[in-house]
Amino acid sequence: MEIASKYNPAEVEKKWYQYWMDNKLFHSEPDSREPYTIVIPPPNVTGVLHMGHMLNNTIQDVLVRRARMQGKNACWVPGTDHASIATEAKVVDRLAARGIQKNELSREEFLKHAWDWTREHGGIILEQLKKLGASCDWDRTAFTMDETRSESVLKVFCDLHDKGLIYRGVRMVNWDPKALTALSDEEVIHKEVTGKLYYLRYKIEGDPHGAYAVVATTRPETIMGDTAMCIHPDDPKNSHLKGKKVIIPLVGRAIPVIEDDYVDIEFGTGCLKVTPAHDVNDYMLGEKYNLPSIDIFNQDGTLNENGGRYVGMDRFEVRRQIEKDLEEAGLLEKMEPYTNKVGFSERTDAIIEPKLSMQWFLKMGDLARPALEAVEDGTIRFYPEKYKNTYRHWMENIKDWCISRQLWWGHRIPAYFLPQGGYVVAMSREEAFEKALERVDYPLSIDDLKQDEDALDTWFSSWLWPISVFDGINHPDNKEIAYYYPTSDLVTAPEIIFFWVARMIMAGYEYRKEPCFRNVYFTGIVRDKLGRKMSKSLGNSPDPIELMEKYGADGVRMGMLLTSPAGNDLPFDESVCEQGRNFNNKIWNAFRLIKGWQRDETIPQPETAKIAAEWFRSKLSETIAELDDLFSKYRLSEALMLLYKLFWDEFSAWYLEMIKPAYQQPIDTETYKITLSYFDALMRLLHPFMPFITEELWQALCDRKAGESIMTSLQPKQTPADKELLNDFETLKEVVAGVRTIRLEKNIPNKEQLELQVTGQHNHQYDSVIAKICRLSSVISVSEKQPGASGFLVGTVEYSIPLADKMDVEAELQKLKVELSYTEGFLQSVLKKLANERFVQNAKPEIVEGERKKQADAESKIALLKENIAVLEK
RNA sequence: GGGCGUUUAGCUCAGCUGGUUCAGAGCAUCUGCCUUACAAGCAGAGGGUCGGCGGUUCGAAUCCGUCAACGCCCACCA
Repeated sequence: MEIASKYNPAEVEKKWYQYWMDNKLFHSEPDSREPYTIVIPPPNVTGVLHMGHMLNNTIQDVLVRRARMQGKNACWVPGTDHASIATEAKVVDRLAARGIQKNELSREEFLKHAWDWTREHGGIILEQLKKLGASCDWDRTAFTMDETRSESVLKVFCDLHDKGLIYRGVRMVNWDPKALTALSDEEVIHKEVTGKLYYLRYKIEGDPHGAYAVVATTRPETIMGDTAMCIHPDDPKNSHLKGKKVIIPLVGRAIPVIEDDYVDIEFGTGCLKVTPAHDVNDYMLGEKYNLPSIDIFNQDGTLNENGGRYVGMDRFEVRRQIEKDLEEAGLLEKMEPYTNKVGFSERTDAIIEPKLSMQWFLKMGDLARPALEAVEDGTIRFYPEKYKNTYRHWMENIKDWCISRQLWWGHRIPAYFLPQGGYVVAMSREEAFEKALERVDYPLSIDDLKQDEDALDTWFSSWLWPISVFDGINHPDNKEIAYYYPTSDLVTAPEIIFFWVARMIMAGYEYRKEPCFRNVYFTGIVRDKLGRKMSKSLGNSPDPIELMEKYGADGVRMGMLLTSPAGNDLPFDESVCEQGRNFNNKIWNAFRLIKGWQRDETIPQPETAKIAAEWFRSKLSETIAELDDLFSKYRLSEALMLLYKLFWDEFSAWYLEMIKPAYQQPIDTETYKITLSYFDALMRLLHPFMPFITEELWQALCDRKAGESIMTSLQPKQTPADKELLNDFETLKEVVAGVRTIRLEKNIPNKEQLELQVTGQHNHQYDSVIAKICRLSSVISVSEKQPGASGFLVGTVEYSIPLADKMDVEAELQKLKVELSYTEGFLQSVLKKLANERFVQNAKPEIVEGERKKQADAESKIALLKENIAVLEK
């Protein structure tokens, strides 16, 4: 049989993914098995696959495939998120490119465009996930805005409203002047910005000498909204201002001077301008002192009719202009460069404008309590655990959630306003009408109801995801939710711990009285070589599809996993994928070797092969135990490395070399069969990590039934390992390495057979193995090493190879002396420790015993070395 | 400004409750090999006073204190 010497993934991947789909191997239905459930963090419906998705979904697939191979009924539910702000922004941009403004369209027309866009781009990302090998149950694909999910959202809104947890109120919110919507605190990113600090002159009203107070501000354009000036009551340098009024520069309006200890005496001049409509702190002062609030901005950040001479101009343009105007009017004392934190919109990157507006809020206090407790007491576990701290901190200081967004793309708030004030909340207009009729005593028609124009925050649908994908909100007692919920593991990024993770936990307890998942695995952030976060705007992210074409999906999966322990950032470099690809090739070639052997039933199993087989059985078993342990701790990176070494070092470099028949010689059936079974086990162990190549080779290993797959085979179980045998082999490996080193040093070709002599305690049981690997004619015990023979020590046993024509007494002597001096030094340190009485008294007996053994070994080694040196020096 | 975390070989990271698996792994590097599965390979080698200082202890990468650098999260200082 001819097999190419290089593995070609492209064809293989396509073939098997189709096979898995055709045989419905990803599909899950409730049955009597133990369920294992993961819900995907739904990517934006119009998004494309990036490296973060690759990492995240690879991890999920590893967990799901492993669970499936442990006999669990594994179900990975895929889906997408409508991502209201991001998607609406894209639709607006696209319309703008066609010369259409959003405000020219009706809500219905706009939504039609949005759905068109969603249908066009939606699901691209899911198709890309298939290339990665994701074993999602595609029959269950959900969308946060499909019928079931939408109904769930509205139902929850109504329910929370009826419970009194949702309220409406005028609040200072984070206004995104580009997206024209309010944002939650979590959607605002604070960045340091270098700007100017302006010192403005506010003349004191009625002062005969034209005295003025100086106010330091970073936002001179907001002076039209000033309604007071504030000083600290105990500030001596400004006490003369108490009870006075000052005149806003350029505007000419007089405002009172108020006193509050909120003001920092040390900052600027100790005078603060108070603009309740445009600053969160000023808003609080305004509330406290009952100040008027003058809103000077339109929704898009231009100045409104209160903007005086700047009406219609953009806020930043005004800042530049007002600087000039102030200067001309002699009202600008000075300017200083100043760096402060400014809030930006996470989605549009526009500078946030604090703005007063009517919004919907959800009370969080009661919801947070059980959710905090669940993580604290370990009902829900975080990996890595450090995120517990972050979580706790947020939950203990939780604020009410602003859930309304001034967008059309999303779940429209099911609140209906009545013509004479008040509103009702209901699942539908009809239902709302019925409720309304009970409330009002005036004639009302259904068309009199005016539904709230706003949509809900995207996360208001995502937080229900683990429940809503099983329709557990609409039908809380259905079979699916009863079986699959609580889900098992969640794999997500730490950046959305508040947005999503915390809120899902809250929803889980509110609507199921149960945790929504048991374990949360936080992935790191994929960064580029320079440590920068990968992003589209920087253009530093490789295209995952291209990567997979280049290195194979298995190669890329492996590359990503190798360098990313849970919670650690992943500095991505293509070379890790290369390592993955190389490993695929290694596996491929091992298979090629095994399948290339001719079998001969007549030859008996050689002793060497028998020993090797027994050893590898133990090695495999030992590794499986370690693997289980690593998986239980979600240490996937280490788990993969463990298998990598098992396959490459133990199986390929040691086991196969031990059993390999001579060139063009057949192999005995016994060894062949056991080797196939090992290879089979290795494929199954590796399958969760590298699904494609393992399926390909597992299928090729022997005849498989139609529809059979490694996917649904079981993970190998551990059997008792022979510890002694494993230890003996570690010694054996050292002996082999010693011989190899001598060959290398002395430039002895591999073909030349050598004789290995042993002085001391050596177990001859495995000599055939050593002889085979090292090409030895024999291994014999001798009472004394031949003078000048090249030797090495393993423990206290001495091995040597007599080399008649290549003896180099000087070199050998040198080597022995170096070893002697090292060992003597070592002995000294041991003796020093043992001479310390406090050590002998205080240390644990086994430790002391260990030191004594060290001493004995070192002493006998020294004696041996000295003896050898003496012989050579004769 | 508050909180959390990190600092171990050139890179990425393991090192649990202090002591024989304590200085490790993979990659990279260097040397020698086109040996009949694999040069995307084989064999071997080098490389770190475990961020600095101080303390506890018979003994510290490991525990405590402190300083430094970096990172993340939270926060209304104009």
